Amino acid sequence: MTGIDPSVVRSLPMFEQLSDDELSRLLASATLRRVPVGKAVFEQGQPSTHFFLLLHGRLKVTQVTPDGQQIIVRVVHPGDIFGFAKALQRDDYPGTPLAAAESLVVCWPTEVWGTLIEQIPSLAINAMQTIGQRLQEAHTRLREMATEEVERRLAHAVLRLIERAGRQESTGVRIDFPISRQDLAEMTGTTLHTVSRILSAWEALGLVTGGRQKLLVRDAEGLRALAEDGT
Amino acid sequence: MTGIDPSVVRSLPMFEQLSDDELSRLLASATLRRVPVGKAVFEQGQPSTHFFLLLHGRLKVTQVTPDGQQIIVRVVHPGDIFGFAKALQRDDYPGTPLAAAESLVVCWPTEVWGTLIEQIPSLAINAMQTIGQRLQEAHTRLREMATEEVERRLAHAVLRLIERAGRQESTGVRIDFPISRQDLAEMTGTTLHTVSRILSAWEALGLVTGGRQKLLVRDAEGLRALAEDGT
DNA sequence: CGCGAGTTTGAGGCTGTTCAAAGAGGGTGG
DNA sequence: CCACCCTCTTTGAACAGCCTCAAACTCGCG
Repeated sequence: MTGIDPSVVRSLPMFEQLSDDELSRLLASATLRRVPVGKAVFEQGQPSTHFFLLLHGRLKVTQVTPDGQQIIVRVVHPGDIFGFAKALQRDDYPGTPLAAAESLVVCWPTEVWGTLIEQIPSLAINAMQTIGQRLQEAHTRLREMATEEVERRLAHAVLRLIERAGRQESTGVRIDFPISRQDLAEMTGTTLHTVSRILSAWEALGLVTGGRQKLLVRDAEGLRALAEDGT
Repeated sequence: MTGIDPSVVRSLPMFEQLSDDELSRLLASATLRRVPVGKAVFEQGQPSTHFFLLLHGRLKVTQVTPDGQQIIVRVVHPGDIFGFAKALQRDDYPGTPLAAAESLVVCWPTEVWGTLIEQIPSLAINAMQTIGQRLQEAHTRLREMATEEVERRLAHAVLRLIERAGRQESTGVRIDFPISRQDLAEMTGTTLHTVSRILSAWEALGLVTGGRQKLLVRDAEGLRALAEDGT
């Protein structure tokens, strides 16, 4: 036993169809790890020795270019698996997952991946669907980057965030982890200056309320209209 | 029998490890289809009834935005499988694969996907690796779109093309299928005008030789230098 | 309370788009 | 076989969105 609560893992969509037996087999080879804010679960370029499941918290996956520029490739939400580079025939991790909030991850050695998907075929199918969705999201973002201007891209990014990380509040939907203007810029391929200007404009329109590493969406419908037709 | 030559399929990396028995089972449910230049194998939004393997030719996978803008999400090369949306829990195709050159595709009904990967586990692993590579390429392009200017993005796109579709000629490497300035623009998120200007500049530098739907890379190293450090 | 990280806002300049028009290649039909 | 036409390509000029540079401001933590 590793101190991981099976019922917590079971409650995740990815694992809900597993039997008690399968689940305990899965957790037998797992370890638990706490990741403080600002720390990385692993570093881009390191050999891919483990794959992971995010139980709690939030991770920003960054990629750094040879010349030092950084972008956020995606955000890992609780319940997501990540870092299974080895399953994708890579020997090193393609990005760095940084904890945006205090996080809790389950770790498996990559060696068990093969035996796991053999023993638990539904897991393989789930994993494939997960990558498929990720690929589609990547294509969607590519299309946005190619055809939309910054304001609409930012609107789409914020809408995606409240979909996966939104917490209802009295005055709107809050993004439930610390996120800076710089982060939003790295998600949309622009600068923090432009993000700041656009958010200021949105605030004047009553669409959002800003704050230091905070964002509250007051009018999701208004934002969606802006994202869709550019109104 | 469907008239598909097993040895042709066997020669593809994706299927090379299959036994004769597995291969004939695979081809039993398949049909062959010829796709003329300019025609689509299927249309974006259609129900995903089949998945495919490109035997010969070249496909440009396009996505159209609600407001009519178009981008090229990726290029399908011979040996690639495509259109397996159903395996990724989608009921419709996310894009439209257009034949850039006369093409030949193998078609399977989506129903056989499940039984196939059960019977031939290596196929499931291959498929997963394939999607994984595609995801990485998408992330790479996202990073380029976010951080690089048009000229470097175009250089990267051309280098990727000669990697998968390059044919050695006496004076350089030719891109082995008809590709227009418009196509290159839709791959790099710019306009055909800008692509034309950049190619003209490259031609003046002796890096490439252009032509109507033609491109010959005379100095791949020079292009790579330009793509890497922007020299 | 002071410091540092994050944010806001302005001004100017550059890259790339938009609009416009002319030129060239290649296929087709007479 | 040639002329025509359609599509693709080239090039120019003006404009615009966004970035860069710069500086001030503010929130929150130690």
